[in-house]
Amino acid sequence: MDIFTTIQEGRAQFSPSEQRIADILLGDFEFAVNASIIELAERAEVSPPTVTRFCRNVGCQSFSDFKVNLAKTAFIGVRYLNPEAKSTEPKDVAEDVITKAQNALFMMHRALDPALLDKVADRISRAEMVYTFGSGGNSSMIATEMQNRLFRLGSRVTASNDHNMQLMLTAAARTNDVIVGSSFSGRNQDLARCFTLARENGITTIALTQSDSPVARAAELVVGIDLPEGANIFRPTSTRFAFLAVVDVIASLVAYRNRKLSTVTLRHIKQQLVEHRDGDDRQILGD
Amino acid sequence: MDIFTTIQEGRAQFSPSEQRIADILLGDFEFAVNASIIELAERAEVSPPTVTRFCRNVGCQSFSDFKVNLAKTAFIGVRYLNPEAKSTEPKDVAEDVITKAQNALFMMHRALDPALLDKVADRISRAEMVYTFGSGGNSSMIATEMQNRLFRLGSRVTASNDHNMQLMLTAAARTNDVIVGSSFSGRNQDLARCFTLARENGITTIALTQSDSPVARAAELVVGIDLPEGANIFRPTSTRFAFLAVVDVIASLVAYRNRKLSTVTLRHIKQQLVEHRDGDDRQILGD
DNA sequence: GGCCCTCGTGCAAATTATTTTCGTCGATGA
DNA sequence: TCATCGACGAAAATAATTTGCACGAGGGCC
Repeated sequence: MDIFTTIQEGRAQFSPSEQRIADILLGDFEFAVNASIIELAERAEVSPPTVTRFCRNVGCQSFSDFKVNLAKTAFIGVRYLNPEAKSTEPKDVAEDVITKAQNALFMMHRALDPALLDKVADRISRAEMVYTFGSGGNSSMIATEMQNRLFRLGSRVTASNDHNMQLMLTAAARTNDVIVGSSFSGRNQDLARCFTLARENGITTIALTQSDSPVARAAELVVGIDLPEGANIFRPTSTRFAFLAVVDVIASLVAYRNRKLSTVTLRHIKQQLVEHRDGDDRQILGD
Repeated sequence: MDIFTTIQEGRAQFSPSEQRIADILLGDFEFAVNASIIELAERAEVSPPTVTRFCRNVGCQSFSDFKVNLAKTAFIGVRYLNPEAKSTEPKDVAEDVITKAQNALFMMHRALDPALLDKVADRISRAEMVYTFGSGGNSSMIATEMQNRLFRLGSRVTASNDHNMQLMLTAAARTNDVIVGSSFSGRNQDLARCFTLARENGITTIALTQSDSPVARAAELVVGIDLPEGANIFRPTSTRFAFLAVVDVIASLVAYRNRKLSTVTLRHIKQQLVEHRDGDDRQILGD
């Protein structure tokens, strides 16, 4: 667990003095990592010993250990405190996009449930056929990526972005098949319908979506991805990075489960690419 | 510039003692952020003042300032020193995927040229028609995403993953059109051919690819994305995250340049989605 | 060749920061 | 009302960091 989360979640059980310290840490992070214990104590209107005790309370050995921990986490985790980029200059826009993407990955990681992923990977690795569904641009990308990751591991898989097609595919699916559906909003009613139908037929359904949404409620296994979106309508959603990373994690776990099949399949693909391209076998699988 | 890079690149001009310090920092980062100045000095076989002077040299105010800076950077930038995940457990795999993705974003950001992006965005924003090309799975995603980002800003744009089609589209393109092509390996000869043809016809060509590759050489404007790939064949390439972020940056810059058109177009899209979906206008544009 | 300057370095002292100790205060409950 | 407990700060003790100074090696100039 990172220290930032520890402070956020533990805030309620701190003493009044410690809460004042916590508020400064959460509110003015830049100050906190650069301040000495005395400066921090003064600003929180407490004594230095109280700060030391606070550091011990949140699991650090000393104040400097605490500061290092804070700085480590913060590079990523804190940026959502500075909501928008400073300008529309390329430099600032780039920084904003990258920071938000890193932050989305960070937050997603924090909320991820490894046991669930294990289960998801298990079902996919044992599926006779995998269907990946997603529409609307963002989820289309995720569905396609899921196919792109899985076919090279030897899975039988097809992606679809088309609601009608998804419904037909679902109706045609059989017991040992698996449907993986993505919905950023969780409001894709057509996808929810597919999930409902599939479950009636005893087919495994896996959703990558917002927790506690219609799509989530319709699926059997739900990988919840709940991230705050920035207010800037001109910026693409950084949540895509989190979804993409989840796809990667799941695909990696499937690869390890079907290690032999994956290895053989990957080798076959690589062989064809090297022969057809330029013989450089260090290049990636698939341009 | 981050401190890690400063040390890496400045290493040659350090004095012998300072080089010893630098080597410890680069080699055993965990030790470095947790050590006191005395411990670090002992290990480098120098005196504490030398360490302080070193910190000043690399642009920090004091040793503690230096440690904070190091810790900030390191959470991201150092992971490529620990090449692979510890195990195939979901927890470790997830951490590995996320860290590598964050790292890819970090490294890409470091190498990004804002002036070039400005130029790229300018050309795209003024294009009468934009063609986005990419094949082979990864670049297909990038080409599709580029379309997906641009159309909602009012750009006229089409994506193609099909080599034959790309060639035909290129041949049919006119002077004020722009072709954006993605190639992770830089070895996509068909894409290079399109670029060459387009340049002969005076059409702007923009490549997202490895610097100094056949594709890069064929294009007019090259956004170079050069990242080391991990050795683990079971893991999807983390470079995708970097490419995707570049798409986002470019799209954002285009949005700001065509602010009026973007706003109107986005509003029209949102209106349709809200009416057709569930009236919740806080959800993202496109699921 | 010798002289002087510069740079890198360590030592020791001075300064500064952090931690520990100990005692007070106020709340709680018998 | 008084004992007890936890939170807290003052001051002392300790530890870490920085500064000032001096020494020695290497290089250029006379």
